[in-house]
Amino acid sequence: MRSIVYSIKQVVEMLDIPSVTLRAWENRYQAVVPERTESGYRLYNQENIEDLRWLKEQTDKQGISISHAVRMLKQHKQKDLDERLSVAGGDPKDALDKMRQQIYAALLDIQGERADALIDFGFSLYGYEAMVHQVLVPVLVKVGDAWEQGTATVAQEHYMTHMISNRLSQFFHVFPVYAHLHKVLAFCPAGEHHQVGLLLFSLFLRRNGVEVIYLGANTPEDGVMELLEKQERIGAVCLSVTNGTLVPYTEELLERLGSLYPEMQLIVGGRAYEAISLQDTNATYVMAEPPEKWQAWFDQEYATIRHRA
Amino acid sequence: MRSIVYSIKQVVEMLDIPSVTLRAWENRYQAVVPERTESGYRLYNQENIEDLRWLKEQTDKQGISISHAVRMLKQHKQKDLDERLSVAGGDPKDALDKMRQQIYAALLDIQGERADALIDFGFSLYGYEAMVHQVLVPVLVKVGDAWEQGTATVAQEHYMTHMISNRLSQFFHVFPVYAHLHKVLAFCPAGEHHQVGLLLFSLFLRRNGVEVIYLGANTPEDGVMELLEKQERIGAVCLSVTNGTLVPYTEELLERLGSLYPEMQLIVGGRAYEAISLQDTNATYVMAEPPEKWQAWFDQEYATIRHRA
DNA sequence: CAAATTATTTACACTCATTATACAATTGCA
DNA sequence: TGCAATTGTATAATGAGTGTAAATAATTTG
Repeated sequence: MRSIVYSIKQVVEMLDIPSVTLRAWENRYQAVVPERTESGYRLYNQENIEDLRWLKEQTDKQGISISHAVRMLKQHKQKDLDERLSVAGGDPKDALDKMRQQIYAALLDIQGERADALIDFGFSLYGYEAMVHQVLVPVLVKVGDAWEQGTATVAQEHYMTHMISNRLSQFFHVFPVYAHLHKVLAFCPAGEHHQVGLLLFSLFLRRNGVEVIYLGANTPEDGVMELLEKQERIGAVCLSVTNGTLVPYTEELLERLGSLYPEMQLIVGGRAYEAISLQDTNATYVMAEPPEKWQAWFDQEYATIRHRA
Repeated sequence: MRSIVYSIKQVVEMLDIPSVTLRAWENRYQAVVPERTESGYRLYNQENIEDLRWLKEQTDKQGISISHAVRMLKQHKQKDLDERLSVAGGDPKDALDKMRQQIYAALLDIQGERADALIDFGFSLYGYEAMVHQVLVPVLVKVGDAWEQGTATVAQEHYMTHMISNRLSQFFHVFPVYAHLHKVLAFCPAGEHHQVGLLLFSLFLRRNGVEVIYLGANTPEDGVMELLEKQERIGAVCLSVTNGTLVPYTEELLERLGSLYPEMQLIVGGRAYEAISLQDTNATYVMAEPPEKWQAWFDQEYATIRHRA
């Protein structure tokens, strides 16, 4: 690869553009951003020259304004895509890490457009599994941590959580349902408004072919009961609780459910159940971290349930 | 991939239509509505050019008046949609009505698979506008009504609301953002957990090219304030309140916002504000039914806001 | 070291685009 | 015909885009 570089004076002579103008174009529009020497002198490479020549052509002969010419140039070169593609180069591990960081940074900065573009790009590049489990979920966890540690404001947490869970829940309806599996009823009990954990676990089940009836946050008990009576083939109820004070009520609820439907799997999770083991609850499975263990549970405990008559 | 865009000067030269006329056509008939740069300069894309060329052809050579030509153009474009509609056979009105009923029935019956399939099918057949405004939103309204009247259980309401608002929020990131418009901050105040109205209005704004920072339900005040300080170019705050007891607090919040940011548009909506008129609130716009009126408000009150220094 | 080159910052005309309003000329229609 | 709506254009005020210049400081070169 050729690496001839030119000083600004050489460029001025080659292209007949005053140095003042070159600098103005760079500062104002990032039209052409040359490398610099250690002391800050500009070093234009061949590509820079070509770009500048093209820009001059547009402005001089076509009468196009410089700002517009730069817009066209950038579009033409698909600069944006190139930047994002550079994420893909190198080690895939680094790439995913970089993607995590960039998405997190974009969200922290409330740059929805950019975050969406990054996520779209990530899906096209890495597919569902890698993107969800190695990028979006970690970002979501990081958001929660940042909030707890005060690194992010409440509004930032809300925004980031919404953006990501929105993207995640898109996948709810794209996976096939395996009809031989029992359905799962997922909800947070009345008073509980935090549904991220529930969403993640529901998505995990959905990915495994389970039809999930997702009721979301703050669902009163009577509604659930009616639904269980009407619907057949519900094999599990999945609850997520963050608010610790709701645990006693949740346990009562679990007990009622267990006595009404003895064959039903009762799954609990969420912050409030993080430190609670199976012995201390009426549930039949506690979905704690890490999500990798979920698969083992699913394969052994859920996928094997046969139909009831 | 984005298409090439042209400045107004280029369009003038290409089509030989004075810029003054181009602007008049846009203002008077919305003949061709180009995107804008961040500073509000018009950016015409290829489709805009084609439309303008066609309009000029009609007016110059065919002697047709511009208003009539625009009507024809819009009719012409509508025809594409109609053709897609008629693919389904029969009267499109009946078809949409049938789709509403089927989707509602599927949701009421907790048949997520079927509802999703119907919705997918509907989008592919009728496109975004028809599907959202004539099917999903009406279904959502019907769900709310059914819940109030006791025709649906709480669980059914939760489920249906979740399914539909999930599908709706997918569109959040597919529409282009017009950078010259101010952003909108959308949230429900602390204590308010019902965000359907907020979602619909946010989606409406998003559809009109506004970047919406969506914080969702139950957002505490301090987070919002921090965000407003940090973010620039937020032109409006949008609040939705269902719980009537929160109105006094909301009004206080609005007053604080109004005194801190006198230029900010303050939009309120939701059940709690249904019967409240502009005189009785500190807000600058009440987003009440019907959504058709939103467009008039937007065109007059929001799309025309200029930049602050 | 002195001269030449380059960099940053600030400023200033000058052009161009924006909105809003106004105003004839034309058109449509009762 | 007469009158109001339509329509292309003109103008004014404001702000953004753009080339260039000056002041000042740092670096390179002979």
